[in-house]
Amino acid sequence: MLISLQLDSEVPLYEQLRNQIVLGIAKGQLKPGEKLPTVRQLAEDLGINSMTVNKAYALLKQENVIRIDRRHGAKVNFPPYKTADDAIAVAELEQKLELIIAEANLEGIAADTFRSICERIYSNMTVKRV
Amino acid sequence: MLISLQLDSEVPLYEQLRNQIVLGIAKGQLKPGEKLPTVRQLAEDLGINSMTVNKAYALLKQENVIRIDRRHGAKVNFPPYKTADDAIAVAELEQKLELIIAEANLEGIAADTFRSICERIYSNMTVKRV
Amino acid sequence: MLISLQLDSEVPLYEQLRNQIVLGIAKGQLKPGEKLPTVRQLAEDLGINSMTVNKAYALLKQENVIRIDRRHGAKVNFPPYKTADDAIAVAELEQKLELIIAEANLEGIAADTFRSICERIYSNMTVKRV
Amino acid sequence: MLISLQLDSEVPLYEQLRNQIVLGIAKGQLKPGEKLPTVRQLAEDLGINSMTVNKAYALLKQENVIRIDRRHGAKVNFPPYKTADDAIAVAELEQKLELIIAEANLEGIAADTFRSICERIYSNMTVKRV
DNA sequence: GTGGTCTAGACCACT
DNA sequence: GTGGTCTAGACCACG
Repeated sequence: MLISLQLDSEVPLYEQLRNQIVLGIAKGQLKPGEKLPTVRQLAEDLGINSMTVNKAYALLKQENVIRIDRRHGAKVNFPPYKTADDAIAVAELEQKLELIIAEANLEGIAADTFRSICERIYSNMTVKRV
Repeated sequence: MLISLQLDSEVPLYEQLRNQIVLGIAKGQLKPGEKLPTVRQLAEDLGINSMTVNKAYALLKQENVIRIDRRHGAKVNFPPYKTADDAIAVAELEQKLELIIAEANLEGIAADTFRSICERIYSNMTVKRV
Repeated sequence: MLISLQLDSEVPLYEQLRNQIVLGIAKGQLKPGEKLPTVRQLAEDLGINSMTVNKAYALLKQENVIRIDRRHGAKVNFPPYKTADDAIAVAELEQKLELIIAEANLEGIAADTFRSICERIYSNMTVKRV
Repeated sequence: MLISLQLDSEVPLYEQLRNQIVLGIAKGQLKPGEKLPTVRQLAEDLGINSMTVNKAYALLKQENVIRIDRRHGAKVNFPPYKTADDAIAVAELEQKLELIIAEANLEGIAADTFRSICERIYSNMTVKRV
């Protein structure tokens, strides 16, 4: 799986890394149960500090996306990664979407364009929940 | 129009303010051509520093959402607020959506739930582009 | 409020710091709404690195014990600091207590001694829930 | 007696193992004088490194919970496993309890709930010291 | 060799 | 001046 970081982005490196791993899992490039690179290895590959990778892993662990086994390093957990409350997860999703749709709308992107983008994205996700 | 800020949020105040104004326009609570409060007034109403409001207005101006007339204060522009290139806008949208859909997917939110949330949001937007 | 860290303890510094703050709140030495020292200030006072204090604060923030306001630094939240599920909190408490009671038992500490210790501790807590 | 280890726990394996044995004794599943499995046997049963079991046994031996006889393997000692000083044991217990009670308190767990949990645990301990 | 912790010093965004 | 982020390099506990 390919990971590319933008060093000049406003998004912190550890968050970019977390996002790419989440995307990788959703797209099937990282399979549940699969072993992630070690902190040091990944840090070296990406040319960043190991504490930064550490922070990304700690975040993913807290989100229940990966588990850290003292013996074998980090492994991908099996979804779904339930949050405390489903209703809360949906509410947060709705809030994020509301802003994104508002922006898309004001930029002149048609609702149908938006819908087809969503469908295209869904068709690339391996963990489908119709 | 009601604006509420979360002082302990990770989202910067000026960005929260910008987001709420964008949402207000998309939902029709702020009409194109309408005058916005002065920087000083809004800062006082919200109990925040006027520099923060200034920063939000500057951001909105740069995004072509409002125009600032020295004599008449800030006014809402008429959408669509075209970005430099439509393709870029769509690509950015797609990237944001990809992450959000990946997260929703891994949290166990079904695609149909996602779609219905989108439709509900669209039905509350006044500037519709079917 | 007095904070003392043991540099040679097995408990990480950031966790010791977190524990002392939690204790301080429960004992009423830190009141809800009260402002905590800045990260740098506390780090200097304790003679430790500011990242360590940062980590303690981040942990407390995640546990909903404090909130971090970009303008005024960290403040103590109002208890109770609900966890996701009350039943889970009780189960975790029970597991911790089981081990402690087992150890006390095997060390020859009588149940009544244990009970009176508990009562003495409770009498020093300001946030009482009889 | 059943021993289950969490490989992804933050508690070291050897400490989990030690805790479970202590619990087993307090609950009467392991009787004083009873023979423990050999290091090698237990390691194989649990699927972990024998060094880990060794470390747990060494810890228990140091705590005077078990004795290790080269001919007969490890055996459970008869409680109480006196520490150097009773006052020290009580002081340590008090410190642990103080933090746990503070946390329970701030989580909104009532003192009576706490007390009844303690009583329930005590009723499951075979080595009672009223 | 693994992750976890800590340090000293730096830069940045926000207010 | 605040917290947040990142680096380079170090030590430790665990297995």
